Amino acid sequence: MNNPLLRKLKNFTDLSDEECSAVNECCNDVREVAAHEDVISQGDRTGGVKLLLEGFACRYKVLEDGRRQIVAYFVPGDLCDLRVFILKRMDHSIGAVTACKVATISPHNVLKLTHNYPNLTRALWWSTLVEEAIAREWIVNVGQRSALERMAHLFCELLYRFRAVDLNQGNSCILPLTQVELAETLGLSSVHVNRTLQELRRQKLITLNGGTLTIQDLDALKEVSFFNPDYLHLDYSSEKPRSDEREGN
Amino acid sequence: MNNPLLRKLKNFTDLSDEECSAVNECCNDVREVAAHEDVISQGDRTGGVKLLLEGFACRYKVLEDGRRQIVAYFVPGDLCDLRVFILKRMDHSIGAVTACKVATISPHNVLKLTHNYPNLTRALWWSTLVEEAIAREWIVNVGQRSALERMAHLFCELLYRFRAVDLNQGNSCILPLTQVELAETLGLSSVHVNRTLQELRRQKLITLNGGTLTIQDLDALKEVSFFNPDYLHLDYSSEKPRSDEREGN
DNA sequence: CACTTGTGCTAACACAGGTTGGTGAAACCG
DNA sequence: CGGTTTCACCAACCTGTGTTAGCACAAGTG
Repeated sequence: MNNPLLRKLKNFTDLSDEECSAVNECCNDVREVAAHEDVISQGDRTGGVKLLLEGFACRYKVLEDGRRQIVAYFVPGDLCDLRVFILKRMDHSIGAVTACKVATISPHNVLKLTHNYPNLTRALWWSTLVEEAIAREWIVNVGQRSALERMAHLFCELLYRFRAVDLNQGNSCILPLTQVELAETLGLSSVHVNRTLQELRRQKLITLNGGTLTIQDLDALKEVSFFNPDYLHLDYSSEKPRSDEREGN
Repeated sequence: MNNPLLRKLKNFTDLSDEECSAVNECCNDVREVAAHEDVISQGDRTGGVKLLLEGFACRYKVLEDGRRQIVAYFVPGDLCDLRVFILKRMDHSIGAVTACKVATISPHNVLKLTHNYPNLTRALWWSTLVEEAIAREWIVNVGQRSALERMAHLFCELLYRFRAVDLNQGNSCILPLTQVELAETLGLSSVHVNRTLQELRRQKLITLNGGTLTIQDLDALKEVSFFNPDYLHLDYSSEKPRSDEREGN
């Protein structure tokens, strides 16, 4: 299965062959976006839903005085707002961090999919709920955690998300971000990102070079960052009602 | 019209009498929640959708070491995750800041509404998209803005949101938060919240006492906080295609 | 009634993280 | 090829915000 969206959705539920091919048929309108170009820009009129097939992208907002905050990352399989076409204009931008392959699913096709396949629809809603949970966790991250905790938490999250679409290599994954971009993600200065990265390396928690992140000690990294993966709602079997809960209320 | 949800949705589209009464019929299961009690707690199994009818509530996460971050506020008319019942368990809590009246809309009724009323459904999607946009803006807030800017931005947002459900009095609205809660919202210490509040008062931008916030100079407050209300997607007429854009592309 | 608790508020001090202004190596480019 | 840009990295210094430790007042509460 090549479609990373399908790989992701299988973390929530099993999909029938028919559902899979229905999704694949909607992903034919593929466009390449060069690194550092916008997929969609703030103020643009909304159109179809974008699905990231390959590459690494981000959602960001720019303040009037130039400060930029990255508010989300997209890994392959991530959709950019299933229902965004309800709004008239984008209130933020989506930019390609590396070169990307992006499929556009027309509003018509979104409605067709959600109309015909209730099980698939639930899986798509699940993915949007997870995106919202990630945004909330990012608020916690910048609001409460120290620089080191923040960065460690981000790295844990990214590893889990790459794992969910089979794009990790053990405890390694790509991380094609400059220190400036990390700074714009974590609400830090790039200088302090550099200091913090070195501290993580010094503590033998991670290595990072050539755009590859390796987590040397995942348990320790989770511990220092208070990382609890529940918010990613990935392991669906563990969320099924346990036998002792099936009866009653 | 007593239902604040309907008042809110009218910011997006006009609703028929039939749609309004369909919504009202789903809001009969009303419960009172005392101040400082949880409406839903982290780890709870998800149930129906909660609709805040009266009061002031918040969404929050608590770290293992006790640090708490408020990640969203609910004003009357706000829904707590239209589709949350797709997930098995809550990854965060929703707490009543003041005493609240909360209606519970069963999953069955949500599906009934969205199945029978496409126009209403679009309005409900709009409200969830706005909630997501608010979460993104909060990330920008804690990530990029200084303490003063953050607080000013929050106050602007709250005034706009209260306005949208006709619960403002001119440039005043309720703000039943302690300085500790403001701190947990803005990612600051309560001491610094106090300093910052005084600075805002000193600059004659706001007054705040007895749980009432009055914005003395809204334009100035918007300016210092780089507040741009576009992300609230409130004024739907302004988002309609302008005449010069109706043709072509 | 004394006692406790919660809240707003303040002062003194500490420090995490920001700012400025660099260097050197690699990649890109005309 | 030299010139430019980008990036990781570093040192010195500065400051916004956190921490600690209070006080005063109001609202419970037994």
